[in-house]
Amino acid sequence: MAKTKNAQANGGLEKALLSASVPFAGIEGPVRGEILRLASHRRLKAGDTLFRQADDARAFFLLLDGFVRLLRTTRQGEQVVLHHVTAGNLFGIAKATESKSYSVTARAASDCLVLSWTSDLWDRIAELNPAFGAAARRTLGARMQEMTSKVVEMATRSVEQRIALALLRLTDKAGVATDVGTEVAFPITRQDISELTGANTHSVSRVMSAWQRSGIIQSHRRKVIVARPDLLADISMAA
Amino acid sequence: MAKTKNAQANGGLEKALLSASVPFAGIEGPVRGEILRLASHRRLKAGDTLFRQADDARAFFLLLDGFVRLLRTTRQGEQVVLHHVTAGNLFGIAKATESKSYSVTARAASDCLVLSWTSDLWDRIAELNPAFGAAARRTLGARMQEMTSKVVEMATRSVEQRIALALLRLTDKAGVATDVGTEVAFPITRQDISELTGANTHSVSRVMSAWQRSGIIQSHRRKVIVARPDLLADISMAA
DNA sequence: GCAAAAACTTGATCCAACGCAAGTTATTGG
DNA sequence: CCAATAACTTGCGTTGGATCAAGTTTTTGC
Repeated sequence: MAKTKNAQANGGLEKALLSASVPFAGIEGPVRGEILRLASHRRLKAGDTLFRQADDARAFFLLLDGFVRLLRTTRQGEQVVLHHVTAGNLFGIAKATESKSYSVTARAASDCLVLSWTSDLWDRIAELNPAFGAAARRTLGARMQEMTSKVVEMATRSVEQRIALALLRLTDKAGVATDVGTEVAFPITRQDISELTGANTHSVSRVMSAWQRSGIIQSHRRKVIVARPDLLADISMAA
Repeated sequence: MAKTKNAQANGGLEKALLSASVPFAGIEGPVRGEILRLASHRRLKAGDTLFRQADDARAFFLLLDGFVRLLRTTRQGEQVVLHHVTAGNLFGIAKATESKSYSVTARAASDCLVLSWTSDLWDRIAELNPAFGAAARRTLGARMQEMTSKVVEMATRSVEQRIALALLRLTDKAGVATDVGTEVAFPITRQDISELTGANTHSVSRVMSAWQRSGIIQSHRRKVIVARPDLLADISMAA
């Protein structure tokens, strides 16, 4: 990895962000220093791929800033977006399931800053920071929960309802308040939403155009603001 | 739980089955005795519900014999079947994700024999048997893997393809060889397959009738035998 | 600064899958 | 043993969403 550098060399930013993240919240100064010393850090440009499904899991990651998309590509070349990782969360934690390879592809949805540790350091980090193991398990549980909900949605809800649910999830996890509503904090296209919901891009466009007209959302190229989450919730729940 | 009994009191059967299960394979005699002593066992009739989604996770389970279905029910009363647990596997392991409640409902798909331990014994069991923690993590990983695949399938495959994939998965995990092919080892209805694939029962019936006619499967009431898994694989993969 | 590409829209057409209707066959229970 | 119920089938009309087609608008790169 030519682009990675030792994390501590970079000084304060990583240290501050590390302390703010869930898996390493409230740990002592010297231990924090040691954990940072063992880490590498890396900046990603939007669109960069960090690892691919079936790749050997040589490292695990903590997202310090930005958004990372977890996805799978089918043999036919279709992409399905499974999850968006937000700052402060672990990802690429194959080790937590005794797995030797990644099960998904990780791609930056925006410019990102990530910390990583080689997989052989897993036990060492868990030892240095007792909260780490629990954080990894919680991450896994939350992801499991989201996948399960998605299966249920895909089995029981219409395309319009799935798009509503996807937008609510996006603004909930990665929302920025604006004066007209909550905006998704990273660039997102109709194509992205189609890969997130299993609908085709044309259907997504049609549904969102209608919502634009009725004032539920305000959307421009690569940008979505949800003005009326209450109405989206109504749509997503309708019998 | 009036129906539960101390496991050891029941003698040899549980002991033998415990040793044969992945999470407790190859553990020493006295330790095995202690683990059994801490367990309760219970027999379930097909259709019995063991726990429900959102229930307080008071225990975790090891399936010794039979098949357990993990499912979710929507507010509208639709059921979605998420997973089938086979003998020798752990389930209801909310503890493994630091969760205090079950995320799914567990219902016996056939008559079952289960062992259970109260949640507070989690750490004790892990201590008695070092392989237990790893087995729990592997179970979680496998389930994650299955949920992820399901999301991808639902997003990209037709109803016919999803039914083919479901039957392949069923015979793969719970298949019994017969002279005409591999039979699903527990009773399964069109309704069940519809809840497993997100298709409606009529569509499932139509697709399976066609396969019956072309000799791919042999199906009678509550019973499915896959005669030509190769053809089902072809169907599931087609562009 | 202009061409090419990417993002998005909107209309028209088509079909896979759903929902309805009306059956048959097998199982269960009083 | 017979009624009630559960499981399954099949035809037919309808429709949600995909596909096809043809655009406009915005961004990117030489």
